[in-house]
Amino acid sequence: MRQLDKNYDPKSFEGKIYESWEKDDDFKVTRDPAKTPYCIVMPPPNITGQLHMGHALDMTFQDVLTRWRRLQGYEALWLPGTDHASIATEVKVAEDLMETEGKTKDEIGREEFLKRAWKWKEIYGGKITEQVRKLGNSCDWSRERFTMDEGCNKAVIEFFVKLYEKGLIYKGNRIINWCPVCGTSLSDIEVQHEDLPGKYWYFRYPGADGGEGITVATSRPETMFGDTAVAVSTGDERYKDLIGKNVVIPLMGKEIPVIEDEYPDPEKGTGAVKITPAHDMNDYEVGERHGLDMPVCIGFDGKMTDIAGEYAGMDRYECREAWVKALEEGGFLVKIEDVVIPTGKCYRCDTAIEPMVSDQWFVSMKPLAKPAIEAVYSGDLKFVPQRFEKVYLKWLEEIRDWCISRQLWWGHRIPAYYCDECGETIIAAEAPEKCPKCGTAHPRQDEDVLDTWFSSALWPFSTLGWPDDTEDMKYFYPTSVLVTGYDIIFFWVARMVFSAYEATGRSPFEYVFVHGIVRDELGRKMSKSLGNGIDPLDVIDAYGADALRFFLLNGSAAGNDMRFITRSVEATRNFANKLWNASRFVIMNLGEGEELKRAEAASSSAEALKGLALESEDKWILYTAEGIIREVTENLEKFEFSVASQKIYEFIRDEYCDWYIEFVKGRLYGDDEGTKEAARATLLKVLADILRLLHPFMPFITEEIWSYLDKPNKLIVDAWPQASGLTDGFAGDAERIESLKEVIRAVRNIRAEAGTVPSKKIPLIVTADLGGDAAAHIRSLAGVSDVAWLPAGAGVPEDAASAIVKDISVYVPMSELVDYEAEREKLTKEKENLENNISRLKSKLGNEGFTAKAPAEVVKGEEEKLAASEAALEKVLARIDAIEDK
RNA sequence: GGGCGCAUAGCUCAGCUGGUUAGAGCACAUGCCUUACAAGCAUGGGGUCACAGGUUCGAGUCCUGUUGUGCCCACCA
Repeated sequence: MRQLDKNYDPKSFEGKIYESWEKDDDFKVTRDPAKTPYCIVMPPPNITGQLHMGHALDMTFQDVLTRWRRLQGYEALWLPGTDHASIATEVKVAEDLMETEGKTKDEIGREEFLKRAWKWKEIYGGKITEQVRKLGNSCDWSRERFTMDEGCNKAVIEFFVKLYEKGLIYKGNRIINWCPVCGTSLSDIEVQHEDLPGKYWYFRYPGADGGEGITVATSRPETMFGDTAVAVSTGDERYKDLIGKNVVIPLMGKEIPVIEDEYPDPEKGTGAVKITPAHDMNDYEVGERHGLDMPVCIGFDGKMTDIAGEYAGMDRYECREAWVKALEEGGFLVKIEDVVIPTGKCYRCDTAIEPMVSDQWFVSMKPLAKPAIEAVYSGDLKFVPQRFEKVYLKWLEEIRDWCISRQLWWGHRIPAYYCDECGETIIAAEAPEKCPKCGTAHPRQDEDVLDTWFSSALWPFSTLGWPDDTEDMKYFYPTSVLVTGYDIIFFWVARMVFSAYEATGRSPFEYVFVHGIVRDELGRKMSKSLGNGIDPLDVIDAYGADALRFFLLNGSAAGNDMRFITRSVEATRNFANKLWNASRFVIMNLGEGEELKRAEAASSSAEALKGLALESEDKWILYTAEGIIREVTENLEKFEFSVASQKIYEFIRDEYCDWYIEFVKGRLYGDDEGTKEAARATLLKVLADILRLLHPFMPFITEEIWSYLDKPNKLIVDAWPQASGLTDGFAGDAERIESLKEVIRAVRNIRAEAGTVPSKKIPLIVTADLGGDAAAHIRSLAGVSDVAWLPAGAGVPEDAASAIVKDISVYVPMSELVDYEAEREKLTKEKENLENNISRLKSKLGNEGFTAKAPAEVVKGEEEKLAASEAALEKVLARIDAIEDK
């Protein structure tokens, strides 16, 4: 039989294993009608650059789910793809253009620029998918998609037209968020709020009639050129006389009215607010209500417009400085106050955004949001952890219309066409030959592209073929789970849901599993500017993909952030090494040819295994394994990845390696063929189940080890283990072995504390007969020469060190090693512990409330504990007496 | 201003619907190169589960409040 190499070297097989999966189409689905569909659509990584740790985390969850369901026999599709990431990519490509050719976008023009962008996509899109493979992700590459491929483009255009025809998309001259650096409009969520130190400047606007006028506070004096009113709270007594009259914008000389509105808060500032409808969200609304003009004083380039007079062309912030100075000199500045100003910043370039009135396309959100909200209440859409429902609902309930047009080139171009002749607007999937109204040829297409999230919103169904009624749609839609970080619930999850209801009439997925973000060792967000990002590929290079995956899965509770701790990855790598070596041991002992075949046959069915001469430890490990299988399955059903991986880890390391393998070594090296065969079959059976259980978490190492077991098929397409009824009736053996473990531990403890040299064999007395091979196990695993079973109550040797485990006493007679004083102290401590325990249990059991209300099994358990403790205490007291006599 | 987390061993974190004497990894101490593994083995020390109340037979787990800390949202005079 082929043997495992002595060293665990993930690099030597991870790549090879992945290739073999791909080559054999193991990730490919066929829509088998006999199977139950299971589908996850991968959140498409941006083609802007590299995969980061967040992707690794996100994808690992998805791969675990996919592999687990595949093993369970589902037709499990994980559909991969990439996102064109309109604004982000456009910025990157423009930067690249500047670096390599020293040219700007405008210099080469739209057509040429798009060529570069597509080239970029080819290069970086390919890189990303290579990285996705390195992580071991089992997605069906034959269905790989891109948000700007033909199918997605068709879906986007179709959806746009559909919404337009229903009156849910409209064009309007409204206030939007403008990024002067990116040169485009942004949706509300693309603006990041940040509290920055700022000032309130209080300026006096003199009355047009020469009166005192009114004092207003502003954090943005440069917008005064766009003022069209001063508003005061409705019914504000202080300004009663001014309402309806005009005041004058200082220095500028323009007269504007004082108006009443519900917007001003009389408590804030002076209670009077200057209104600049073109450059402030609130003021815009006030302006709408009062039919005010909306003069623009800051241009799209962030510079002052002509109405700023001598300041025209000046940068907005330079202008502020100069303007304040001028106003101060003119005697209009009343006071300055230091305050914290919440400021909107562009999520891409961090520039302070400018609210601007401009002509843009919008989606009417209220009607669309409704079914997406109801989906949560009806249970058609479930969040894990549930608390994220609230975040999602709140956002949708308070949603405002979505500005979807972007003044960019890279993206889906808006399917709106304008006839310059008659002014007609045509919305159509295909470019119209001529204007339907006046017949003018080739109406001009809108220059703008759509918000990148508009296409992302369609991803769960555009990738399955929508708007066509494809076989994939029928079979896989709606999808099973969406896995994503909490940071894009608004950007993406909510939009997918309302788009799906609109397009397909149902929720795009049943569950949303939400995870946190991966932070650096110090708990900081990984970011380019801090330079604290860790490349998953570097980690894979150093420790293997399996170690990285296991670390990511094991690290945190659902929805919480986690820290990337290199030492912990090292620990999971060590765990992989442990499994590798344990497997090496098993395979080494399975024998060749006939022997191996027998072991294989015996381990492959419950009946065959039962026919073997199973020892207690065999039954114990088989019994324990079944428990783990059940629990892990339940954990996965509840998306408890961390709990599941922890259980597998402990089972493999503690039970299988540290105990079971040690238990059977004697039998394997002995010459009793019957018991040897039972040990081999059990080793193999449990190892196979371990590999199956661990496979979704650590796909490479498990598949690699599996390949040494000479199984007919690959692990990836094998089966998830199930409780087979094999271990019915094994509970007694399992319990006996648990006691045996305790005894062995106790003896080791006594030896260690007494400082016995390991080579010295000592005799041992145990007050219970654990039966079977227990004595042999104790001898070999605890360095014991002879084991004597002593009935309870029999004479206790005086010169002995002792320990009590459960209701069993362990005595090690070792006169020359025992320190009586120390022994007495130990026993006294033990006595106190037991006494405390007993009184605690007694009062608990004496409490009628407890015995009456607690479940019977809990009460029974407590009673058993009390009995055991009392028996143990008796023994301790006897020992203390014996020592006192000394 | 509103909302949501987190606070458990020196460090990083688990702990599901309340039910033993609260766990893991790392770190620490002691002893071991025992023919699967020194990327290892054995044994051990270490926590009044932030604080204060409450519900309950029983609270790390549920409720209220307090403190500290982080995040999200918000129309930013």
